[in-house]
Amino acid sequence: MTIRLYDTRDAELRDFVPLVPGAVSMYVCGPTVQSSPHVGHLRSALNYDILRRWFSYRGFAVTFVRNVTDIDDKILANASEHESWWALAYRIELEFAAAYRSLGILDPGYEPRATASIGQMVELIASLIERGHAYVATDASGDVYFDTATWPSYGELTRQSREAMEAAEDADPRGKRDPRDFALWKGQKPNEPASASWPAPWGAGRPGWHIECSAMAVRYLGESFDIHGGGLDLRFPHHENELAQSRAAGHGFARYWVHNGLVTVGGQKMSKSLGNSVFASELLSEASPMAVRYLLGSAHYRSTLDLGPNALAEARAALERVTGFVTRAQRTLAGRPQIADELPLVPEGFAAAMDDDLNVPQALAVLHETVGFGNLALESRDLEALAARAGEVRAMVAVLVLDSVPEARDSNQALDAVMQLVIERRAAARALNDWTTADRIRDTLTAAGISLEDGPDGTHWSMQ
RNA sequence: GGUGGAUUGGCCGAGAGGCGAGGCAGCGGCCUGCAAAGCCGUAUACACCGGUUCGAAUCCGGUAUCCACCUCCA
Repeated sequence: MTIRLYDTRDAELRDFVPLVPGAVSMYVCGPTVQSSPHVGHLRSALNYDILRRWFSYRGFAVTFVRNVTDIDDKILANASEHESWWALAYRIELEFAAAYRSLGILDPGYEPRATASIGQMVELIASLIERGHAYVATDASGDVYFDTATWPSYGELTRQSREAMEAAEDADPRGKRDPRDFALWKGQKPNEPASASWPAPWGAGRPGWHIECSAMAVRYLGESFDIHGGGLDLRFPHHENELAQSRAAGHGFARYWVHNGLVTVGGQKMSKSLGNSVFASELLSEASPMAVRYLLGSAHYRSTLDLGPNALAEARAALERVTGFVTRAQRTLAGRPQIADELPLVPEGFAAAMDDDLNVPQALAVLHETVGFGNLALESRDLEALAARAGEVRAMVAVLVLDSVPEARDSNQALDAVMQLVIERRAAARALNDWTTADRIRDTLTAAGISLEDGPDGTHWSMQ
């Protein structure tokens, strides 16, 4: 068994060979907590959640670190008279945590806030200055910049030559030696709150974005670690700069660079200026968390995922096919000991798809095929085959965490008792060929969001 | 201008030199009091133009359109 991952730096699939056998260390860029989480954030976090869970399933001990960028230009800009930057950052951080948890995304092994590692950032910057790769700004700003001219491999992650890089048109050269140099440290500005300023040998201020991740990754995972993940839009400049400064400081840094594709709406990236962002709260209010997981997993993680008008409904319907089978199978197999406890292994096709650069859509195809075989077994009353297929489905569903829904019904004993009475009443009407009454009962329930299904083994109800 | 990616049937979306992933929707049938669910059947799909090959949606060259990034967006 070998897991293959697409490495952005090499631009090809690579067999995953961990630094330490049997272990995986992952650093994923978490959000800058400046505004509410949108679908893109969810997709990214979900992707690394699935990756991490798959590594675990494959027997690796996973150390998973995802940071929170809680000091940044935009956070300061979004703060107001009534809400300080740190209160804003914390409030948004909690929103992210709630959205992640509602989707069944595991909490990271550790979630460092940038503001708690300022000391490590200062040290890293000091080391870069000492090594001649960084300099204090030539103006009085107190900024410190990375000197890209001193790092020949600058651009290696995104395969760009430094010469070809265009400076932003409106770029303010400030105290830079070269417009391509980027800030490691930002000197305190008179209009910024003192609470957003930390001491440093070259003057008080706050860290630049890129140095935050370099410092936190090394602090928690070591100078060299396995996987660095993040959104595709972070490749440049964020990850390119992280790589340059960390390597320039003498660190091995990340061995595999993984980037997830973006979520688009109507073919366009979500952005504030277009006002087309779909927020996590909106999506989660329209569908179950598992349907959202299904939706966000239904495209390969490196592909762009376009959120069309029917996307959610389709995901819900597709998931329903799976959960419906699980429910029917459990009902049919009730009392049979072998389905009770341990989950079997996932089918080989599923595992092969997951191993192959986390091909979740292909894995979902295997899931659906298995459901199809299971339905066939259900129809032919082949209980052995049914038990086998049901076990496989449950195993796959457990890996992808698409299974936390149907519990509600069983847990609601009071409602179930009432429903049994209603079902009996309707059965009595049906026995008398009183279809008017029978259908009126069913229609009334349907209108209330409860559906009835008549099967060979009686009538069953379900909500939603 | 530079770098990377995309274009698959009504829709979503994998794959990949020869057997038409999977889902959603549709149509026909089975089942059903009727539904629902399920099952069976059902598609001249791979942007365009050339080339390589016994064979190309898949490889090569070109064209078009779209997207992302190019100093602080997952």
